[in-house]
Amino acid sequence: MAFGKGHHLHLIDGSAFIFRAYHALPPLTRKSDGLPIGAVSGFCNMLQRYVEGNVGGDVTHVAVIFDKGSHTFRNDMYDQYKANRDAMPEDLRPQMPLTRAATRAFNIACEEIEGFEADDIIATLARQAEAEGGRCSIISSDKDLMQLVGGGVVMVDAMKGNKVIDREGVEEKFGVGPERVIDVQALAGDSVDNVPGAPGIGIKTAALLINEYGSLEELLDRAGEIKQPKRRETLINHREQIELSKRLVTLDDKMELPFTLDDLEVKDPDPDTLLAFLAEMEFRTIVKRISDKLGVDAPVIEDAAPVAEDAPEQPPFDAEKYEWVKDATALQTWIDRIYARGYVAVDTETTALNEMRAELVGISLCVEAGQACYIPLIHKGGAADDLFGDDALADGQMDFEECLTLLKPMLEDDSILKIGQNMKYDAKIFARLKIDVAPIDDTMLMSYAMNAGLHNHGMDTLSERYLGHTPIPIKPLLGSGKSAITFDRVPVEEAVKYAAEDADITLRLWQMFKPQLHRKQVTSVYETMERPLVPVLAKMEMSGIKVDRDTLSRMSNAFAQKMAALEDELYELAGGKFNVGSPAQVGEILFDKMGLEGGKKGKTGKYSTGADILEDLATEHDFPGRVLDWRQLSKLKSTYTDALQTHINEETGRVHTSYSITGANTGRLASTDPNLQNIPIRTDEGRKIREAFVAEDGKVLVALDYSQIELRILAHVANIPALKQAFKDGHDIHAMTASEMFNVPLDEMTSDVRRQAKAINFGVIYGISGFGLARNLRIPRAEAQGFIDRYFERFPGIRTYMDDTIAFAKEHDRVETLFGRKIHTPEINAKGPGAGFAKRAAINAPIQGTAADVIRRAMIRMDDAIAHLPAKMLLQVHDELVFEVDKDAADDLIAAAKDVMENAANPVVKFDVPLVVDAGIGATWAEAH
DNA sequence: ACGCTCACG
DNA sequence: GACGTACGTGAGCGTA
Repeated sequence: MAFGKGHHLHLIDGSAFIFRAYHALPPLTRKSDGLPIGAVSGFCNMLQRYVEGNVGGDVTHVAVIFDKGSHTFRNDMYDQYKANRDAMPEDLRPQMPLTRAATRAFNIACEEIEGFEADDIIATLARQAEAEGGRCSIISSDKDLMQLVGGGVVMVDAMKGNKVIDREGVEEKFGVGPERVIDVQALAGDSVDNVPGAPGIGIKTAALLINEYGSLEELLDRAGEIKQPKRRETLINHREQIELSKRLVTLDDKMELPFTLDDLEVKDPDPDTLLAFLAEMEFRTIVKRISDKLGVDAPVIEDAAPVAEDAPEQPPFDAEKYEWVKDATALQTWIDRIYARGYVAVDTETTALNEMRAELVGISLCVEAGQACYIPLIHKGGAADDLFGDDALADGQMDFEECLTLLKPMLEDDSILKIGQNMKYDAKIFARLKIDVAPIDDTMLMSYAMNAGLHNHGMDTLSERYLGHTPIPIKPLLGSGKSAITFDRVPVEEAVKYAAEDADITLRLWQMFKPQLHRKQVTSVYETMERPLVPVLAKMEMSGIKVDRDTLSRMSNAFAQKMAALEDELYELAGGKFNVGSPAQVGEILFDKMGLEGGKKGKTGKYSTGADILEDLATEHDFPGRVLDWRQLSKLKSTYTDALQTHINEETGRVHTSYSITGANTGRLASTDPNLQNIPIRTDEGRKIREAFVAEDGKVLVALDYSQIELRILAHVANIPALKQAFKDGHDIHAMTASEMFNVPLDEMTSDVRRQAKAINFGVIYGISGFGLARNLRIPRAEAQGFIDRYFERFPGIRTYMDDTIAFAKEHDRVETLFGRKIHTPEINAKGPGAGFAKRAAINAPIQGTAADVIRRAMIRMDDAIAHLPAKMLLQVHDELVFEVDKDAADDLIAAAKDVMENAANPVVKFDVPLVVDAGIGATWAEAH
C-alpha cells in the first residue's frame, strides 16, 4: 500500500535516544565479557516503551534515523561547524553499531546516510510524507527540527512526557512560526553546534527583528534603518556570517534517498530474532517482559544481569490514579494501610522553600508503587470572594488540626519507617507543628552515599535516571517571576497529581536503593554519617544564630560612605564617570584608556581584572588599588551587611541557614540561604562582620575548631614519620616543613620561609602543580617546581600516596575516605585537560572527605554529649563548630564538646596523630574565634 | 542564564 | 611538546 492520506509516519531521532540512554543509566557492562551495554540497554527500553505506547495507535510507518560519520556537507561550508563537540565517550563508541542492530531486531526501519545529518533525512522524509497527504510525527526535542513543523508535521518531545510541539509550541520557543525559525537561528546562532550567528543577538532579539522586518533577507537589506547603533552595526558588519549561519541551520529536505516511504511500513518484530538479540545482550528484564507479552518461553541467559534485581516489575506512573483525601475516614484508611505495611513515603507541600517561613499546605503519602494520595489542607480558591482576594478555603479539605492529630502518632511511631526525599525539609516543617518525625530513611542521602560524584541527588535527576520517568514539573503550576503563586493557590485537582507523584517516586526509589546500599557497601556510611545527621542539622538550623541588625546597619552606612569617596577618586583618576562594579569597564580603562601592560582577555573577549592581576598593577598606578579597595567594601556591604539583614527571621530575630548534606561531593556540608560558611575573617575590616553574630543575654558563643585537620590526615594516610612526629610533639608544622626542606634550623626560621612552606603544605592537599604554586607564591614557575621536587625528595611517602590514590581511582572510578565514604571520579580516565582536574580532585577528596567524616561523626555524637548542659550547637564551618551556652556553663561545654571532637574518629579509625581542637569564648563570633 | 569576582575552609 | 591547572563551596553583580 502506497503511503498517502490517512497514513502517519513516525521518525525517531536515534542519536537523541542513544545519548539520553547513555547519560540516564549507570555504566552497565555485559556480565559475561564486560562489554559496555548501558546505552544499548536504555535504548532498547525506550524502543520497547515506544512500541508498547503505540499499540493500537495510528502509526502506519516508522523509522529510526541516525547520524553517520562526523563529516557532513556543513563542514565543507564552515570548518568550525560542531567543532566544539566533545569526543564520543570511549565506552559509548562500541555501543553505536549495537543500537542499529537493536533497531533492526525490533523490525523497525533503520536509516543513516554518509555526509548528511539525521536531521536532513528526517526533513526529507517529513516533506515527502506531507506531499503525499499524510501526517508525520518527529520524536525528538532537537530545536533544529522545529523548522519542519506545520502542515501535517509535529514534534513529540519524549523527554517531556511526549509533549507535542506544534506550530504554537514552535512560536513559544522561537517567537516566530516554523517558516521563520531558520531566520531566527541564523541570527541567534547556536553555541552547541558552533553556529556563529550575529554576536550579541539571542533568540529574543532575533525574533523581535524578524517579526518587524518579515524575513532575514529583508532585515539585512534594510539593516541601516535600525535605530540602536550597536545592533545596526552588528547586522551590517556580520552579514556574511549571518548568511552562512542560515545555510548551516537550514535542513536539506530534498535529499535523494535510497528508499521510499513505503519501505518504512510498520512491521511486527520477529520474536525469535528480537529475543535472540536481547538474550545476546543479556538483558534479562526486558527479555522476560517481551517473552511474557508475546506468550513465548524466554531464552535462557546463563549469567543473570545485575540490572534485573534492581528493577523489579513496577506499575507505570499514572497521575489519574492518585487519591484526593478529603476527610478523616479516608485518611484513617490510609493510616491503617501504613500500619499494615510498616513504612510509608511522605512528602509535604508548603508555601515556600525556606522551611522556617513556609506554611504546610498539604501532605502526600505512598505505601506501594503507584498507590499514593494527597491530603490538601489549606488550598485557597473555594467560594468566589473577590472582596477579599479569593482567600476562602477550597472545598474537599479536611481540618488542619484534625489531620495532624490523626497523623502525629503514626509519624512518631517507632515501628513505622517514614521515607522521604530530602527528609530534613519535611522534618522541619513537621517539627514546627510539634511533630517529631522518626524513624526515617532518605532517598536523597541513599543516592549520595552510593553515587556521590556521579550526579546530583534531586528528585528529578533520580527519577529520570533510575525510574526512567520525568516527574510533573512544578513550574507550570506555580508560574514564575512576578506572577508566581504559592502552592496553596494551585487548584487541588492539579496539586493531587503533582504532590502524590512525588511520594510515589520517593517510594519507588527507596525500594530500588535499599538493597543496593549493601551491594555497594555503603550501608554503614549511610547509617552512621548521613541519616543521623538529619535531626542534628534540623535542630541547628531551627536554633539559628542571633544577628544584631543595628551593628550591620551601621557598618553598611560606613561602607557606603567610604565607597562614595573611593568612587570620586576613581572617576578623577579615570577622567570620567564609569561603573566601578563592571569588570568590563574597569578592564577597558586600565588596558585601553590608560594603556597599562598585562591585559589578558578571557574567552568572552573581556579583559580579566581579578584581584591577583590588579594587585600586580597596583605598583604602577593608583587606580587598580582603589578598585580593589572599592570591591572589598562592595562585597562586604552587598553580600554581608545588607543581605544578611534580610535573612533575620522576624519571629526569632535570628538567622537560620540551611545545610545541604549532599551539596559537596567530598562529604562536606554546604550552607545556603544565607551561606554562613563564608563570613569574612581574613581581613580586619571583614572580620568586623562577625561582631554582629552575638549570643543572647546571659549566654556566650563558643567556637571549637580542629587544628590543621587536613594536614594531620595527610600525615596519617601518607604515613610520613617526620610529619607525624611533629604533630605528636605539638610543633609548628609549617615551620617544621620549612626546616626540613630548606635546611634551616627552627630557631632561625624567617616568617617568609615559613609562609612558603605553608603554601606547599596546602598545595599538596590540593594536588600540587608547579604552575599553581608559582601563581600562589608569585615566584617563577621553575623555582616553584624546584620546591615541589625538594618536598617530594624529603617526603617520598607523599608522592607514593598520590600515585596510589590516582591508580586506585583509575581502576575503580572512585576514591574513598578512611571511613569508607565513596567519592566517584568519572573523569579520571578521560583524556585532555579534564584529566588534570580529575587527578587533583581525586588526591584531595580522601583528605577533605575524611576531615568531613570526622566532624560529621562529632556532630552526631554531640547531641547526647551536651544534653545535660544549657547549650546549643548552632553552626558548622567545615572544621569548626559554634555553640551558644549559658555563661557559667561555658567551661563545661568546652570540655565535653572538645572531648567529642578529638575522639570523633574512634573506634573506626585509629589515627597515628592526635586530633587537636582549639577553643574560644566571646560575646560575639569575632571574639570567640 | 552565565561568567566574573570574591567570601570561606 | 603544548596547554592549562592549585581542592571544595555560595552569593551578588553585570551583561547578555
